[in-house]
Amino acid sequence: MIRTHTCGELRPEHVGQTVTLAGWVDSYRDHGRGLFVDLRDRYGKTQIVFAPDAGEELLQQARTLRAEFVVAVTGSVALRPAGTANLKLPTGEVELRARSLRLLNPSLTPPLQPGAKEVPGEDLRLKYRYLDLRRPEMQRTLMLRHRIIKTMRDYFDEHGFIEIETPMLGRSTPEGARDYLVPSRIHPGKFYALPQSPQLYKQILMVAGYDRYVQVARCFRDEDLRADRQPEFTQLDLEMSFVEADDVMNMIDGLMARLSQAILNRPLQLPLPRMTYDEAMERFGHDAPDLRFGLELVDITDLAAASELRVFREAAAAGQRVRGLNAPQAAASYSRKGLDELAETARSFGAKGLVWFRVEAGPTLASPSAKNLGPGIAARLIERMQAQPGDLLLFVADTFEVTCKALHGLRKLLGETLKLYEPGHLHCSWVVEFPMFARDEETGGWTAMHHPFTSPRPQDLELLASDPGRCRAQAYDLVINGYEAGGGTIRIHDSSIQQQVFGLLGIDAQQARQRFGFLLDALQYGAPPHGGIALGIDRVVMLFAGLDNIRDCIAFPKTQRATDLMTEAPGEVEPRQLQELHVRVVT
RNA sequence: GGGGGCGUAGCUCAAUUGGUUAGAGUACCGGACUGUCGAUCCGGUGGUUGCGGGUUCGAGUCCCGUCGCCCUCGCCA
Repeated sequence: MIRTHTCGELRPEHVGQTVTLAGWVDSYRDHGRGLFVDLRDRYGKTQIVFAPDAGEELLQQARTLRAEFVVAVTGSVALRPAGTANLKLPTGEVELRARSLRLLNPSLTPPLQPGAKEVPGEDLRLKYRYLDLRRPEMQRTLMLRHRIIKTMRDYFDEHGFIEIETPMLGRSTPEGARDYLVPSRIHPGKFYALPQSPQLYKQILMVAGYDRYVQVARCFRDEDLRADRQPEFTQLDLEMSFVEADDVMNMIDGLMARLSQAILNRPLQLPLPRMTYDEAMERFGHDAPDLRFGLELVDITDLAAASELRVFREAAAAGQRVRGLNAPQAAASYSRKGLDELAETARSFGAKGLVWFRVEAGPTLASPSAKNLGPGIAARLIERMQAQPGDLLLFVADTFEVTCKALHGLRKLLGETLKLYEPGHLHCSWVVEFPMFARDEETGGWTAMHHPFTSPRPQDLELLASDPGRCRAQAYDLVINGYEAGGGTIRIHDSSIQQQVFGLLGIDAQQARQRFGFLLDALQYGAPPHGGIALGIDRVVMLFAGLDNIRDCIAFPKTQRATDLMTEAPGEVEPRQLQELHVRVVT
């Protein structure tokens, strides 16, 4: 090794030792007769002193050092003179008195400085990712990511799981997200698809008797990106045989407690709270509610029907819903302009408008709509919303779906702007009993809410035939701070129920055979009852790191337009390559 | 596909209502300096204001188009 110690290692106990450090020049302070260099690696920073008595040759050499030069320095560890210790650095009590300096590699003037306080623009960071990844924040995050994944692997290993890799080159299935396709050279006109998840393979593994499977699996979905969505991402994927939904959730409860203890040094109370999908939609308007704060939705459709306010009365008469929320003591935070912006937010989620009231002393309601409510309604609204003077009441009148979207959007916005939660806090919970099916807006038929292999609840089996819309699934989502951190289901292991579900989804026997024949076959050779879950590792890391975007948790992420600014992928290829793949570009 | 934000020196940003030669900090170059740690002090280099067009006596600023990055709706079994 070129070095004897790392840059984060030296302490007073090393004083007197001759050591060699190697790393990057973080900063230098030239005082003329002597100079200081902070040397950095991923373990920390150590101050190097080139003292006036070190010899003119060494000083001259040291003076040529610039930011991000890579050097090895040999010298003796010394206690810093009294009063010059730097308490901000773990190594700040000591310094390395340089006796020799080896320039291992110089650097061009870097476009971004890893040691700088300012965070450069993200496009620059992505283009020069190797420099960005030198920043201590990024190194901390990637090391945290490593520790999270290590903790997960240890935990599942202790619980008898085995990690099995599944193919990246698979078969396209029309359900779900858009696939990334890979043309086959050997089979003209045929394509592999990169996995959206190892779903089918892990079910096959259960049939094969590997009753506890886990995998840190890369997944691909060719859909538009978001702050919490990348086209390729990593799942902690697992599947268990001979289990019910509770068993899977309990297993993950244990994992989350372990992570909370290991990563945040904080105990997590188990079991994690559970809420049904219906309750989540009713109370929060979303299937992944942020439970760090209240601001629950309240139904006032009955009061709206009795009121004289037109938007309320007409919505109620049309069978729609009128719901709202009470933002306690928020009236003063929103001027008329601020309220207009809230209304704009509501409209962006499809609402036609927003009815607001300020609660004033009395208590009474104040707003342009207040006088149109009609006799007695204001008082009943105040009571229903448990309103106090100073509160702000917001209402949306529309279909159930629109009130959900708009009020959830408002709730999220209010929670953030009114700072209703502590920044470092994590709140984990389960949302369970999702509907089996959702209406396809285009075709009017049913689509699978999760995937076509999801088992209905045993008590809902007959609803498959009589009222599929009311049929609930053995499905569970892990929710952290308003993010869907993971989701899973108990699968169908009975081929007649599977046929029935396919039927509802409009997949006939021939199509089913063509797409999933191998799974249907497998299910007929002694498939154990099984189920599992997948956690979004990138999101889990993001939440544990307290970050607000997934790119900062990934070493080499893609931009919103799915490009890599460093490698400039995707790129063009030689005509020869296309020819071999039997592919022609048409654009 | 839709809505919004941003783009000015290598970097982070400023520039009044459209008005003189586009500034500051930092980096970089040169000099000074005995202990600094965001070193300090003195001096200097550095600009196709993303790109293209338009309006105007005059555009970093207004308009149109375009490119890039970000947020978001749709989309994401």
